[in-house]
Amino acid sequence: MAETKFDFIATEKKWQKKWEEMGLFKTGFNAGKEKSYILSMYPYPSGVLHMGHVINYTISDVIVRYKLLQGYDVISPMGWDSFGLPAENAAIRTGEHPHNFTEKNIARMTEQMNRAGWGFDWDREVATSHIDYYKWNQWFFLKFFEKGLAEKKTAPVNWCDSCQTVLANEQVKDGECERCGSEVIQRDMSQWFFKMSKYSQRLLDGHKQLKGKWPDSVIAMQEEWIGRSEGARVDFKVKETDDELPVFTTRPDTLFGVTFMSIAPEHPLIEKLVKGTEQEEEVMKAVREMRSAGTSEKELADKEKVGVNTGFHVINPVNGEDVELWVANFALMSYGTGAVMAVPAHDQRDFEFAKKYGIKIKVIIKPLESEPLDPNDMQEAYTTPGILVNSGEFSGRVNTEAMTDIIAWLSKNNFGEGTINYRLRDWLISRQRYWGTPIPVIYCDKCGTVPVPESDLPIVLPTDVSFTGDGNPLETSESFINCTCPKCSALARRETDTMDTFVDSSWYFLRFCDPKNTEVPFSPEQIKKWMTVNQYVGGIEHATMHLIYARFFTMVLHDLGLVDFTEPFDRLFCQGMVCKTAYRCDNCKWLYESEVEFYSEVDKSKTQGNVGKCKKCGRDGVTAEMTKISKTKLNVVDPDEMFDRVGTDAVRLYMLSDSPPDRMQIWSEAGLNGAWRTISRLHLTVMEWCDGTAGVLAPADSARATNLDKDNFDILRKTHQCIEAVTNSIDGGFHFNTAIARCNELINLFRNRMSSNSKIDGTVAREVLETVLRILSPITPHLCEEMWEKIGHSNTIFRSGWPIAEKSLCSEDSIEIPVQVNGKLKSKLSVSVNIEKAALEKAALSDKKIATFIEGKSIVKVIVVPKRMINIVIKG
RNA sequence: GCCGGGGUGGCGGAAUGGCAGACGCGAGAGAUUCAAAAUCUCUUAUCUUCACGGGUGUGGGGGUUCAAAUCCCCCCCCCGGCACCA
Repeated sequence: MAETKFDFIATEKKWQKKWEEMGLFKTGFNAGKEKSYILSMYPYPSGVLHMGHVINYTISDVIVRYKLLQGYDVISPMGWDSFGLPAENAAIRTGEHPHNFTEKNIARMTEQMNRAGWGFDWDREVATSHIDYYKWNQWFFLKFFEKGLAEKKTAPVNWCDSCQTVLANEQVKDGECERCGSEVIQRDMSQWFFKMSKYSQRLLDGHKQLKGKWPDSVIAMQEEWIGRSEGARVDFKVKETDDELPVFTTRPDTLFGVTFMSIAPEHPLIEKLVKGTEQEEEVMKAVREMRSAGTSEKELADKEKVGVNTGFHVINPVNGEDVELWVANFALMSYGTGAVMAVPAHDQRDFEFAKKYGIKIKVIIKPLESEPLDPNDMQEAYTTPGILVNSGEFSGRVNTEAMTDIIAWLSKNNFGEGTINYRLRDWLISRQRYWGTPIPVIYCDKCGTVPVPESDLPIVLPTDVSFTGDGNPLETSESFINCTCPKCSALARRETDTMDTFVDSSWYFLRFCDPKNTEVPFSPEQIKKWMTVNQYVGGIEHATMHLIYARFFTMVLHDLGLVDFTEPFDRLFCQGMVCKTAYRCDNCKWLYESEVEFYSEVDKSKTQGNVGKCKKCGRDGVTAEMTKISKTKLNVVDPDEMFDRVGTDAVRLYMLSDSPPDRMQIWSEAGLNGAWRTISRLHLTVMEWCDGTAGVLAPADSARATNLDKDNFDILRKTHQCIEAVTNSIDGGFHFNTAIARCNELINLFRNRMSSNSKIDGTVAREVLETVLRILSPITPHLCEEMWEKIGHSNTIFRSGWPIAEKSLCSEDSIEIPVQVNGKLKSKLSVSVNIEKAALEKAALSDKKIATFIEGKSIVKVIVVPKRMINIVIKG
């Protein structure tokens, strides 16, 4: 009697140990073959795996095993993004050193990851908080510094008061700290930057080679973030003082309609101009208000548009007109030149501002097919294309068409020139925190800012620090701060800022290629062997953070001659968020995690809308909603608990079987049971087959029998169609859901035939089962590996190769052809696949069912699409 | 507002010009069982019909085509991103 229950616990243990022993996931398992670098985004060692990790690493593990089966020499490394705030915050809370906290978490998560059976090459493990890793961050910093790509400058920066540190632009979301959600404020500080803005155009150009290989959304988000806009610089001058005041505009066609200019409240020219004038007090008062009113990004965006007239004028170079100079709170110092020319007739924001302050409106574009507009009658700005008027030599031309000529004319007359502006700013890498890479710089009274000589690296984090939660702990370490100047040997002071942890993650994939090198961050030979990353898998939340930084970093390393490519990640796949249905009472706002919690009278079939009564307030109106599974929402699913209950294979199968993995994943207990059923069924099928044929067929004798009957051919055909479909599903974008569906069909057909009276030939049965096990082994590896052994194999299934579909078996010999009358399905014909077109038409017309429809009608035409369908068009 | 992705049964989703609803979940009926769980079999878009059958149906409206979930035009809605960017 076959065992009926799949003992997943013992099986998982057994094979995880064997895989470890045979070095399945070490590079060189398929030594000498073409390499394939599969990378998942390494985690921050928070201490526990969450569902985001589970879906991420499940997808990459399936790809790793798929590539192993295909015979690639796979590199599948894993490591730890182990610097960062949570460890330091824990230190403040508990007094435990961040290093110990981090190492404990790494140990716990390593255990969980092994439990999940994910195939990583742990020989290549790195942790960014280890000295042998972060010393290379410092080394890179020095290289950047030498190249002029690292600089310290005073600038308004984003400050998170809760995290007590500055943040890069990319790390501010909706005016809030990306990490902790606190409000971010603007502050002027002297900070270290990497000059990423210099790479704006190259980052944009690089997208060309990523198109089709990265998700469209990520490329779109990066393009938006880099924010290229084409236009012109126009050189205005202050009439009264001759100070230069250039502006950037994307609408040089409207230059003749400029009636005022706005400059940012932070603009340095303001104070210089108004000093000593009678309006100084009034202007500066308004400016001070603008500067102080709301320093958070959020407030800035919602703010009402206000301004103050400086009393000065600028001269419009194109027509010599005097234009009022205003200070306006909507002008941004950080974009363009900090000054904006305003054309109220043709820009809605300028229009509103002009109306509010009674500034002149000058129309210079007239609608294509009507009379010129009267500024006094306008209710809104005219922004659609039209014909230029009052525009010097360009009058009479369509504004959009005159654009390039206007730009050429500007440069010819020295009024300005065509330019391109980018929104991307330099990357602020300073952090005022302890748990990160110390920036290798020394400040000397005599020599100024001095980089630490390469031979003095690494600058190691000191341990004589106290974590009080007040200020940067590094500042409390005398041994760290006090040093001597490398140039003049005088007493000097060490930089206490540490690096943004995104510096660490900008090159970890390179270190994985050569993780133990003590001489260089990585050797050119190892980089040549393993880079670039063939498939990167991770969350979309890094679209404008890690994925931009890593690209920028790689480009710089390329320019430094350290690598010979500019794009590190050839293909990128972003998995969807893991969500589940939660229930909220609309009356009392109580959130229930599952339907059983709130009321027995719940409509469980519903996943949207009103589902029942609230237990808390007793009223009707609990509605179902999709909620992202996350710590903050209090509805975490514990991976370990699931692995215990149904095994890792069932969890993997469930995660991949319903939705395509790039969409939102919906977590449900019921679905998990379905996956467990599928696993049991496959297990049972193999066990029953073994029982029925024990000792009859060894794998070696399994050459397919000849003279097979139709039933046997049917199932063979289905098997090879399944191979083809699954291969296409995986290669065509990781559509594991359809791949699994095809396997289910094959298993169901096989079970059906086994239990019916039709005899499956022994060699055919073996071929079917071996195929199913091999194509499912990337998805449910433990089960398939165990069953592979059960049917008589002594070598791992991952040595069996990816099955190749036999072309001759992929097509049917007889098929059903639908027959339509006037486009509606009326009948079906069962015919040979090679039937002649004429014969097919004849068969359709003589079909009994069809005859009843066409009798007495005239046939207009008959469309016959071979192997597809027939459509008979009739009239009357 | 702009950009990207979507809208198909009770639910997740198949089908990318050619049989809409594969596969799975849920639900219903039956078998097995002392009973339950598990398992197995059948049914399951909708309206109409005793039935055979017939009609309708892929967010809404229009169009192209012998044929549209799929292509084109207009509109609505949902998710994600960006947003005073000159």
